[in-house]
Amino acid sequence: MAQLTRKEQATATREKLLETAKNLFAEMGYHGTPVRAITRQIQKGDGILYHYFPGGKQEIMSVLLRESFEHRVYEIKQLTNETIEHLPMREALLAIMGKINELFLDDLDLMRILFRENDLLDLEEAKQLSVMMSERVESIADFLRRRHAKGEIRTMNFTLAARQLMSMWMQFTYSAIIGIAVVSEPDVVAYLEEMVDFTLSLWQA
Amino acid sequence: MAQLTRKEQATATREKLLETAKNLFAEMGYHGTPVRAITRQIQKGDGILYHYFPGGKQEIMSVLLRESFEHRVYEIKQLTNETIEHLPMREALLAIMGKINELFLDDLDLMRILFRENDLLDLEEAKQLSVMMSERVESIADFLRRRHAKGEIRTMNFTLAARQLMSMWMQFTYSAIIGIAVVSEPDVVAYLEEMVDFTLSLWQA
Amino acid sequence: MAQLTRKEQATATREKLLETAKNLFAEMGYHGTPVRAITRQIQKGDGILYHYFPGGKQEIMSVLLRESFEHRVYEIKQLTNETIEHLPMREALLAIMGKINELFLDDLDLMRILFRENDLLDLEEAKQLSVMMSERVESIADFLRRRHAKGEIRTMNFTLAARQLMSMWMQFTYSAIIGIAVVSEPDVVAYLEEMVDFTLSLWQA
Amino acid sequence: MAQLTRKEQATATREKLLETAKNLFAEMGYHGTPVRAITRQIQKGDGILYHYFPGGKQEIMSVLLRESFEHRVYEIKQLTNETIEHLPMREALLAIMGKINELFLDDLDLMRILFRENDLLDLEEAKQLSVMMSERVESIADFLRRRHAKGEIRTMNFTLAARQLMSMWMQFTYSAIIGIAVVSEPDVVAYLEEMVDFTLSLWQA
DNA sequence: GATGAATGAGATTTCATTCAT
DNA sequence: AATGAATGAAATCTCATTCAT
Repeated sequence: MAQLTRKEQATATREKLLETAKNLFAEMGYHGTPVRAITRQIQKGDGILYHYFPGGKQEIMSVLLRESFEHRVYEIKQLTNETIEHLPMREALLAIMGKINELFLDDLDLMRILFRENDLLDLEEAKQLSVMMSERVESIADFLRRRHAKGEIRTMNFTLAARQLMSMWMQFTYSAIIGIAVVSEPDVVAYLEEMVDFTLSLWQA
Repeated sequence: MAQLTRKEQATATREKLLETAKNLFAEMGYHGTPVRAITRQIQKGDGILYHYFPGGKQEIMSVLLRESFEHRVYEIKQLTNETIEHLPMREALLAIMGKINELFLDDLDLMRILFRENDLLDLEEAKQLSVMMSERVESIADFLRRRHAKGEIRTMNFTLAARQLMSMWMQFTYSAIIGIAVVSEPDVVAYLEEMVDFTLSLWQA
Repeated sequence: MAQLTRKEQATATREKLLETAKNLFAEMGYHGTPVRAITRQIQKGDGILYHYFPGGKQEIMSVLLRESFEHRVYEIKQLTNETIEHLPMREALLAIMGKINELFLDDLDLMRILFRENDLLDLEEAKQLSVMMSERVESIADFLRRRHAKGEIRTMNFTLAARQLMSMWMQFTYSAIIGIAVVSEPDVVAYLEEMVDFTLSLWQA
Repeated sequence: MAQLTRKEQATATREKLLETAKNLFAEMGYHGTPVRAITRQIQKGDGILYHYFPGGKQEIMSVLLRESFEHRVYEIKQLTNETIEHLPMREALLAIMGKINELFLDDLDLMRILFRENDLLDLEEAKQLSVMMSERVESIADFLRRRHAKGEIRTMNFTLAARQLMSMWMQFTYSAIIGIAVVSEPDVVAYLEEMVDFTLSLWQA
C-alpha cells in the first residue's frame, strides 16, 4: 500500500468509520448497533469515533445520511432527459428506469437506514426523497407527453401513466430494501424489461 | 365499570401488553423501546411483562407478530372471489383493492414492525407475506382471465397486469407504512378509484 | 437488626445513598467522586443510584443540598431569642454562638460541598446562606440594642458589633471547613469563650 | 508584533498554559477541567502541555500553586512595619489591611483553587498559609503593643485584638473567594474603613 | 396476579496521555 | 516547538431481567 500522509490517514479513518457505520446500521439498525462494533471493525480504539464525530453515534448517523443523501439528490438532478430524447420509446424508458434503479440500489444500505430509522432523523431526508420522487414522476410524464405528440403512444392521463411505471419499479426496489418480495424475480434487468414491455404494450394500443 | 373476573383481568392485561408493545415497537423500534416504556404505559409494575411472557421482550415480539400475522393470513385466505364474480369490472376491482387495503392498513403498526425489524425475526413472517402477495397476484390474474373470456378486457399478460395493479396499490401502502410518500394523495378511496379507472382504461382499449 | 418492610428497606437505601454521596463529595469533590464509589460503599449494584435518582449524579447532588439545606434553614429560623433574653450577657452570647456553631459544624460535610462546588449548583443555596447570615447578624444587633437599653453595654454601632462577633466565629468555622486555619485553637468551646470574653470586655468599657 | 526569539516563544507559551490552567481550575475545579480546555484556549495542539509539563495535569497544578504561592509568601514577608510606624493609628491600620487585601485578592483565582482543592495537594500550601496568617496576627499584635506604649490605645489582649481585626477582614475575603457573602458590601475600601473605624473606637475607649 | 428493589452486563462517552510526524 | 491521531481505561448511564414480598 502506498505511504499515506498524516492527513490522508485521517481522512481514510473518517471514511472507514462512515462506511462501517453505514453497513452496520443497515444490517442491525441504529439502536441495534453498538458503537464498539464500528470501531472494532476498523480495528481502532473506542474513542476514535468521538475524535471525528464529537456528537457520537447521533452525529455519525446524521453525517451519514446528510452526505450520502446530498450526493444522491445531486446525481438525480443531473439526470437530464436530453440523452434519451432521441432513443426509441422502449429504450428510452429502459434507460430512465435503469438510471433510477442504479442510483437507488447503488447504495441499498443507505436506503435501508432511511426506511428503518425514518423516525430518528428529523424527517428532512424523507421529505426530500418524497419531493424527488414526485419530480421524477412529473419529468417522466412530460417525456410521455412529448412522445404522444409524435404519435408514439395513445392519449391518456400521462401523470398517472408515469406513476404507474414508477410504482412498478418502486415495488421492486422496496422488496430489495425490505426483504419482503412480491415479485420473486432475481434478475433486475429482466424484470425491468418485462415491466417496460408490458406497460408499453398497453400505452401503444 | 363492570367487575371483571380474575381470568378476564388477566386476559385484559395480556392484551394491553401486546397492544402497547405493538405501538411502541412501531414507533421507536424494537431496540429503541425499553420494556419499562411498555409496563409504565399500562400502569403496571416492571415485572408484569414476565408474568405473561416469560421469554421477555423477545417473546412479546414473537407473539405479537405470530398472533397478529396469523389472523391476517387467515383473513386474506377467506377473501374469496365469489362475492365479486358478478360485479361489474370496475366495482369488482375496487372491491378487491379495498379489501386488501383494509386488511393491511387496518394494522399499520404491525406492518411497520414487520418492515423495520425484518432481520430480528427469523424471516418466516416475511416469507409468508411474500407468498401471500404472490398468491394474491395469481388470484387476481385468474379473475382477469375469466373477465377476458367474457370479452370485458383485451388480450394481454394477465399476471403482469395483476402485478401492475398490485404494485400501484403497494406503492401507496409502503408510503403509509414508511412515511416516505411518492404520491401525496391523502384520500385513500379517491386514489384507489383513480388508479383503478386509469388501469381499466388501458385494459379495455 | 429488626426485620424491615419492603418500603423501609427502600427508604433506608435511599438514605444511605444520600449519606454516602455527601461524605464522598465532601472528601473528594463532586467531579472527583465516581458514582461507583458511592454504590460500592453501600454494597449495592451500579444501577441502584439511578433507581432512586433517575437524574444520576447531578440529581443526587441537588437533592443532597436541597434536603439538608432546607432542614438547616428551618432549624436556624427556630432559634428564637426568647430563651436567652434573661441570661446574663456573657452566657447569652455564648448560647447564641454555640447554637450557630452547632448547627454548622453539625454537618460539616454539607458545608464543605456548598463551599467547594458553589459553581455547580445554581447558587440558590449560596444566596440563601448569605441571607441567613445577614438575618442572624441583625437579630444579634437587636439583642445588643436591648441590652444597651438595660445599660449592660456601651453605645456603639450595634450592627457592626454583631458583625464583628459573627466574623470571629465564621473565621473559625471557615478554617474547619476549608482546612486552612488562622487560629490554631483545637478546642472549640475555649475559643468561643475567649472570643466572647474579649469582645465583651471591649463592649462593656 | 515584535518577532520573538525561540526562547521567548517558549516562555510565553509556558506562561499562557499556567495562566489559562489557573483560570479554568478556579472556575471549574481541577477535576472539572479537561486538559483539552486548556490547550484549546491557547490555540495549541493537545500535546503541547506535555512538552512543558511532562507530568501532565498534575504537574501543571503543582507548578501553578508552587510558583504563585512562593511569590505570595515572598511578598508578604517584605511587608515591613517600618513604613507604617509613623502613620497615625487609623491610617496605619488601613495600610496594613489594604496591603494584605491587595495581596490576596490580587490573585483570587489562586486562592479559589487553594480552597477548592485543598485535598489534592499535600496540604503543604495550606499549612504555609496558616502559618503566614498566624505570623501576620502576631506582627499586628506587636504593632498594637507599641501603640499602646505610646498611649494611643487601651490595655487589652493584643493578640486577640489583632485576631479580631484579621477575622473581620478574612470574613470579607472568604466571601469574595467562595461567593457566599455575609456582608453585602460591594465597596472594599468603604468596608475596610468602616471596619477599622469601628474597631478603633472600641480600642480607644 | 402484581410489585418494584435490585442487579450487573453492556452501552455511550470522556479524557489524560502517547507518539509518529 | 508543535501537532493531532490514536488509545484505552474509566466514568456515566441504561435496561432486560430476577425475585422476595
